[in-house]
Amino acid sequence: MLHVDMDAFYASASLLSRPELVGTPVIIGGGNRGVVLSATYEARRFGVASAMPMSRARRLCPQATVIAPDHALYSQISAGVMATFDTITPKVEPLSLDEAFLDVAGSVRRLGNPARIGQLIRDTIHDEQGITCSVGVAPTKFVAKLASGLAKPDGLVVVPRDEVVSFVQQLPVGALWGVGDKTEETLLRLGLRTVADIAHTPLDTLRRALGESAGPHLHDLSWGRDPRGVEPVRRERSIGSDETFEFDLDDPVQIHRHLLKLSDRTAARVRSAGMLGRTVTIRVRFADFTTITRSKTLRDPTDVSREIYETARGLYDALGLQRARIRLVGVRMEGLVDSEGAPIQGLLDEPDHGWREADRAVDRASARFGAGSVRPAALISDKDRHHREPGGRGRDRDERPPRDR
DNA sequence: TCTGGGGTCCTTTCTCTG
DNA sequence: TCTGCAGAGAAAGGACCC
Repeated sequence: MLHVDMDAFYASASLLSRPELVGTPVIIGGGNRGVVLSATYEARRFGVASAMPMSRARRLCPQATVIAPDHALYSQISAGVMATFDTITPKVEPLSLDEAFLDVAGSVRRLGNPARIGQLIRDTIHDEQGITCSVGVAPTKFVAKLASGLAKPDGLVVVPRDEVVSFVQQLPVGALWGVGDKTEETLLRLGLRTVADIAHTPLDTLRRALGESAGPHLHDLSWGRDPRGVEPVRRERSIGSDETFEFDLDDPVQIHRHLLKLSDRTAARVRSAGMLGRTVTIRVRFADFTTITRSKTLRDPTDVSREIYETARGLYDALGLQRARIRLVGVRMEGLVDSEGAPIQGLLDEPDHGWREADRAVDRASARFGAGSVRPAALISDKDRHHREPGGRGRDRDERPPRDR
């Protein structure tokens, strides 16, 4: 089993067009309220880490160059990397744009042992994409992932089968895949600091502390047991979109407009995936960062923007918020099924069919003229109208921070 | 220090049904 | 008609990952 992980992927990719910045601290991120997406190793030396608030990263490393992310570029490079993986083995499980598991058992006769294959992948990606990656080679997924982390940056680490247990058990509990801050805290409270400590803790104790699923799972991992194989085809289970506002909002009219935009975006993605969703979930994050979700399961699955928006708006209105300050809203579709063969039925009094046709027309226009070329009228700002109506007056309320009002 | 956006999976609680 | 129970599914929240 191989785990391949690009080194500081977004940063390395962005530097391909800015070679003069190679070897200097660079942070990928942006926005007033954003976090660090990636940083070069030169920036990491100052303590900058991904998921860190940008404000803190700037303070830690004021000399760093900050570059806004270019997701189209990352997708393009990722596609090239995945194409390289496909030449090695058909058993590839992408985890994200920049990492994947590869089951190379069937490629050994053709290409050599797994370590050789790992090196071949590293060389190919470097030659073809101009970026470096690290590879972990091990008998199981989770150990391969740990090994690639250890190999970083630009390296390769092999953990042979007979060294798996000693390799895993020397690690701190936080190194285990699935142990985040909360679980680590729980484990430390039990006096468990290393993976060896977990291995020698009774299963029942772990079950009580971590639950029926996580307890036995971590116990298995602590002995290097991980039966999960590479799953080349993984269907999406949900599709959605969130948005953090530049300023907290408290005006229901503005919130509705954002819900409309997010419903539209989500519905378009559900349609382009060839799916229908049955459960609409909204997420609302307040100024103090507390977050709630509300969901509603529809009678029949749908991909109709209008239906998703009306459900999302109904869920939001039912909260009965009186001008609470809101930081983020999100819309997500769950219970996804293939649109092919799924029952699409509407009641006679529901002009569902018309909305579905309208969505299809919008999809066609977007494919031809670009995403966002056709939008609901409520989402066209006065600024846009200026382009078509010279002399038009007014200013879009959305463009102003609330304190200006 | 002040926390994105895309997800998955798990647990708990509630409601409905038989 | 009421009560208890079990199971299924929905809803909500939380932890985690990149």
